Amino acid sequence: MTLKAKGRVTSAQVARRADVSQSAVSRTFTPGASVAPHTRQRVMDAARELGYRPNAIARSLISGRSRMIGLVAAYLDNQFYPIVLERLARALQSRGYHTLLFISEPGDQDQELEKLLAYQVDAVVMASATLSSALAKECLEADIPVVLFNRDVPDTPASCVTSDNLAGGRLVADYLLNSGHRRLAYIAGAENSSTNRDREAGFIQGLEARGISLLHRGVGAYSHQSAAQATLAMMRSDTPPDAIFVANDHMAFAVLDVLRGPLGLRVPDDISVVGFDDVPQAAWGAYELTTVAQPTDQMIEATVSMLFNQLETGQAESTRECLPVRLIERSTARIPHTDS
Amino acid sequence: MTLKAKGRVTSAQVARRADVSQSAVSRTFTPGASVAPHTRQRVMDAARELGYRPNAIARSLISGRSRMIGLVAAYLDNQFYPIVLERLARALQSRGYHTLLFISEPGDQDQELEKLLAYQVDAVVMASATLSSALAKECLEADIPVVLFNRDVPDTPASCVTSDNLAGGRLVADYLLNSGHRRLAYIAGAENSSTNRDREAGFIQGLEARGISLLHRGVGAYSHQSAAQATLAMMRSDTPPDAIFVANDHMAFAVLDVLRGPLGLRVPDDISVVGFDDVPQAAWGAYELTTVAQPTDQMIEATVSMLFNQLETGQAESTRECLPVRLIERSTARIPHTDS
DNA sequence: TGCGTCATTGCATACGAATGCAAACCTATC
DNA sequence: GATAGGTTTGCATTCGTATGCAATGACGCA
Repeated sequence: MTLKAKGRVTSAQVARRADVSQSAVSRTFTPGASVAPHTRQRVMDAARELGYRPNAIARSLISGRSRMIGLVAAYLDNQFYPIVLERLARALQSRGYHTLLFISEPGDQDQELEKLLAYQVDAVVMASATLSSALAKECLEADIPVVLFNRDVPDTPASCVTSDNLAGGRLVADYLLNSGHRRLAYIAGAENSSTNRDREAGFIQGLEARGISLLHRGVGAYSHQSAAQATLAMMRSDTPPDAIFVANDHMAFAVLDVLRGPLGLRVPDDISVVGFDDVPQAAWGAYELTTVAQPTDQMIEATVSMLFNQLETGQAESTRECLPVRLIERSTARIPHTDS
Repeated sequence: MTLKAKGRVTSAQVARRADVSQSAVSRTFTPGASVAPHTRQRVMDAARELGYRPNAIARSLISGRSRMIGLVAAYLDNQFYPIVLERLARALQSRGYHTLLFISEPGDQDQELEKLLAYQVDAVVMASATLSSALAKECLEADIPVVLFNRDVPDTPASCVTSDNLAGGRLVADYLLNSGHRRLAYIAGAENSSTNRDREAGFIQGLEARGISLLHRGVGAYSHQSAAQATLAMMRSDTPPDAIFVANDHMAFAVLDVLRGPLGLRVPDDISVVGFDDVPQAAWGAYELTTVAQPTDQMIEATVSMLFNQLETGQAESTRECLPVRLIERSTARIPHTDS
């Protein structure tokens, strides 16, 4: 029955056809508004016949809420983020919100992020890049909640959701020491990231608590290729390590490839490798990567509930949540000997 | 210098402060509008002092263009899509457009997609799910260009960008036959997808052209796990294949894992495997997957230029583009013997 | 019958910016 | 100094919907 819908169909047109006022149409599509069943039905019919659909843009303008969440991301080649992206978007969708995506370019962080605010997003989730504290402040001044996902910036007024990277690092240190390794290496992620900072600090702390110091440190900057190069460099040194803790799984795969391929080593017989994140591939047969699992679902849940709390109360008060991690034993690291 | 910006700052406030009309403010932020340098400067100063930022929502309402592109996706665990997503979003961003993300749920495809139109997106890209032809028609009636990315639906009025999946399938058939395989198997993706349809058809055609028929057919539905099960099933049959063509890389990894792990086979000595897509992981050491490469960048470029053509001309005429693929020889398939 | 109560409804306005139109201004030229 | 040409500028209106307010109607109770 859809009549020709030339251009847009407005609530006024529907009103005319249903012989009611534009207000009645608006109220019909506003949950909880006062409309008589009879009227509602007439409006619904007219709407269907004309192919009417409320204009979310106009609605946003007047209500002051766009029901859009700005999501800033990068590194989509690291499996961790696409999965977060998908689940987060899904969670938002199920609550009537939608995701406006911003890929943060290396250079003009703020430049591009300004547009975020122009679009009147109701909140911002920073899923990988860090935003300048200037911009964070700007968001909060505009009463836009900001959640840093998987980033913990100490002096920021934004909220943070992270897993316990520090504890994760310690866990790995203990695990590797317990299984008899003594020549430990670390391959770092991006130097300016809080994840790297904490994972590394935890690892070092764990080692020092047992009187061991780090033998090698390479920098992979969360890139596959750089991690491979860093691995090659340290393995060709005079004192190659007997275990490598890699700041994330994405790089750990590169490390394993280099160890097994060009270097012809057996893992974990010749050398152990432990990653961080527990992305799906870590469980795949080719890698079977021993790694520290982040509680992805809980992190997303925390993010969403934080967001909606702030949206509903109107309070943009900063919260931080740090969720527990656990070590997943697979087969790239020697298993500690237990007494039992 | 930013003064307290309680709530939103509007162009009217800036106008008052700069002692000009609201129109002047608007024109200052409209590229190409007529404003005297002197006035522009005053406005810019006032804007900076107040922390003014044009409201994209209001702008969309009056201009009728939201500068948002609706992107519908799913399967973000298959590497192919996150990469497309990132590059596409980046390409759009660089042209002043932004990406509104929709994760298509299995059940209520149209239900959710209705919202796409409510948000007044200027165009729609379907990156994985197929939309009902009813909805496609609805979009085009509303003059919203629709591009099906990596999907080719024959009877749809939407535009399509694909790679030559048919030729890709044939390529694989020839390659495997040339290297002496005769017991060929195929592991299908989602049965209702055009990619699977064409890759399979091409493969079968290629075999039949040489008088060979398919020995086994399993269905992986583009899922890691299902592909693994399908592989196990066919390998345990009385007549295991000597080569498997897998409908995409994501499943091919599962196939390789099963063959090498539980089944203890050597690839390609005992059996060959060929994938499709050439995602980054295919090149990684642990897999070294022989596969058919889709020209991702070209596909994205085609999508974007198609989109903007239609946006600029206002014509929503349906185009289709089918880009060439090529076989990437790595080490999971025996290399054909050449005479040279 | 009359009055109070409550649910519906329409009117008018607001949201924030863009733009056609005409007024105002400036500059140059004769 | 007057006029023509062009550039700036402001006024008023517009986009499509939500909502406060007042008016209308319906209903029940005394």
